[in-house]
Amino acid sequence: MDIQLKRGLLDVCVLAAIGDSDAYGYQIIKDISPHVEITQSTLYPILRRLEEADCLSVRSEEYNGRLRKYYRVTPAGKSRIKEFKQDWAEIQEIYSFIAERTQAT
Amino acid sequence: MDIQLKRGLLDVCVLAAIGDSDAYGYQIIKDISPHVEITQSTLYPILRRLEEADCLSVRSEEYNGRLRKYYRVTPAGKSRIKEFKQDWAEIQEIYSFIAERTQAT
DNA sequence: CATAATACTATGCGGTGTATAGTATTATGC
DNA sequence: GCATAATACTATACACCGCATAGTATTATG
Repeated sequence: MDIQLKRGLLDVCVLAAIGDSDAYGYQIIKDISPHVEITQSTLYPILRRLEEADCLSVRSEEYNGRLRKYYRVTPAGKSRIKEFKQDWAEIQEIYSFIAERTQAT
Repeated sequence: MDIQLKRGLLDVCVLAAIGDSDAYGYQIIKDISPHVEITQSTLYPILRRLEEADCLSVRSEEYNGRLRKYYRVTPAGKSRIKEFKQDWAEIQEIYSFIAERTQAT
């Protein structure tokens, strides 16, 4: 699939995947993977970006000697999702524009 | 609107806007603008990219002393549109994933 | 006669997906 | 018992693309 199409979707995907739970990176990858292709090198930067934007709050905890970072969606994160849904209406219109003009194709 | 969401859509928008006609840059901007925000600094690089990818064929012609480049969608361009439509089905699924997990939001 | 519209070109920035590589622990299979 | 896989993170570096900015040059308009 064209990479560019996924841009802007992934951030919200991660927020949606975390939902109301307390999730950590590796778990999120496993959760999302069946639905959307995502690797560590994609996810971890996203998590850091979302944290910097205050869309996620983070709590570090040790689990079996390994450090785990648990993420939780903040109110700002929920607003982000809401905005995304509004944007999506516009995206749909753009798609309609394309679909209408390429019926024969 | 989030810029990232538009990525990957614009290329196909341009192909769709040209359709079966013989269009030039400035005209395309005027055609698309009511539906999708697009400026010269966005469109012209897109046209060059699509040309390099053989999705567009180009013919230069003088019009009132000004040089005009007329673009036409090639078979490869039409394939590109077809692929996009297939990709869109996947994108819709990703959106569903998000929508389902954020009903309360 | 100035301003707007037309129609291109070129440069550079910033955001982001991802490849690659590194570190370190625990669980599993032969 | 030891290699391999799974777990769980970090850091660096590249390529793509939307867009801002700026420049050039002609034609149409008030």
